[in-house]
Amino acid sequence: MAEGLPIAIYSANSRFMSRASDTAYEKIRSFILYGEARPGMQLTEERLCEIAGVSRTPVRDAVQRLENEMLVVRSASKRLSVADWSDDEIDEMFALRAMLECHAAERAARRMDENGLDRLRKVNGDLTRAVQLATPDITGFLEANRQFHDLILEYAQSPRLSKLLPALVEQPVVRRTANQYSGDDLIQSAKDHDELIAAFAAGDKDWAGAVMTSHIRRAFHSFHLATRGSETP
Amino acid sequence: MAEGLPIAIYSANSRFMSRASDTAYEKIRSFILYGEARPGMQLTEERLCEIAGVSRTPVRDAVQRLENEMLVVRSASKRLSVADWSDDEIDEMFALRAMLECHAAERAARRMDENGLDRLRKVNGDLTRAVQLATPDITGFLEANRQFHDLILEYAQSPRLSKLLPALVEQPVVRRTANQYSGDDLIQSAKDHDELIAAFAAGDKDWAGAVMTSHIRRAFHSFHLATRGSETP
DNA sequence: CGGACGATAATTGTATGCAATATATGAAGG
DNA sequence: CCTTCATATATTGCATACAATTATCGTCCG
Repeated sequence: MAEGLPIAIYSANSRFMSRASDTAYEKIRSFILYGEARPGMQLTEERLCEIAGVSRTPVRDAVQRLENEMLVVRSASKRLSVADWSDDEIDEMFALRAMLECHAAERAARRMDENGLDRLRKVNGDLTRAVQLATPDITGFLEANRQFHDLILEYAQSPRLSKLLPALVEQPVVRRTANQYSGDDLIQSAKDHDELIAAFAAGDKDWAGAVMTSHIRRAFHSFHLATRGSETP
Repeated sequence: MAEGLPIAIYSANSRFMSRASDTAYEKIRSFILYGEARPGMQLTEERLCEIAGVSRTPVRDAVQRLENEMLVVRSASKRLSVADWSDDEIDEMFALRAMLECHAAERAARRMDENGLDRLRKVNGDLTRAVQLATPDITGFLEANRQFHDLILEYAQSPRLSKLLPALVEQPVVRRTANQYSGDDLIQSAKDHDELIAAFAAGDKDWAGAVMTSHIRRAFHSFHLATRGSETP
């Protein structure tokens, strides 16, 4: 049922997901993002229990988390359904994400150290190799990309940001964007990361913020072009 | 135990709070914000049950919500305690809030209508009357202020923002700031709101965003001055 | 034929008991 | 006196039964 795609998004709370509520969270999330769930589809707690293989208590726990990420929505009468994002809501996600990632990059620029730079370089090395293949390794790109942004969030040292940002980075959107990328687009991403590293090395927060903003907004326009053609946002 | 201070913050999810989990949320929240809770103090679910007067199930529900607002934190071993915000975290709250409220104002400016303007004018009329008294009515100011910002959030028409912003507007911080305001500061707030209304009426999103940003940042500096003296942030 | 009403079924909300896990206590050994 | 390990205690996690709420559907009446 649930595929083995990279599930975790920005955020260090992967843990060992031993807890039933954690497995419920992962399984339901996969069901929604990569499974047979469809936007607007109704979900009952009992059905989710079957999917997750646990009882209602951990399922309710997981659902509340998913509600916060707005992957599921609750009607006035407390019934659950799979979220159905409007174009405006997706645009809004990119806009908010651009603001917050810019802010994260600015903070990280002030707090970066040699060890952090080394780790960023190593991760972006992996990313660069993945995109320079004759047929780019999208999964490898996504994983390295996630690690890169996670690392920046780590150096931003802001618990608030670490809580807010992950909910704005929905992997399916990232994935659809990445699949639409041309080889050149992917290589440009790697170059953006190189420039970010340079900005961090220089301790220039405005530079870092600006690069990050354009990095996200380019992704936004790729997504826009791929999913909605050439209407101007 | 829990005082009768205004509890709800920006957000339309006040409902009728009939559910046990809702009353648990309110009671625990009041205990933390206005009660005898102290930063860092450990909280057990059982203790919270006594405070809320309900069983552990709704308490756990409420705790998860409070965890999202970062009013309570969970240790590595899953134990709960009252959050203890550092100066940096509070500064960060103001910074993020300024960005998001600016964004909300920009969106609202594009979507404002005559009815919304009327409602804003009415609420700011209440606010103005409250602050022009010989001894300003702080509670009245806070309530009208909350309504004013709620209304903007309503007109921003962004479910994401409506979910993210409330967690950044903790009433105790607002309250401490307001108590430090001089009469002139309070009147300046009312004037900011007037200017916001003018920007909305003109449909000028950049104007609205700029006024909102300076509005929040002024509050930030008042708070800073009141709580940490004159060190520059 | 359509709409209000009431009985029934489906769904979510709450309490509670037990299981799993983490912490505290204290005795034994170095 | 300090450390180590085993046992006891405290705390959280999970499953389940039952209560409360909401939707569904058929019936009656206009």
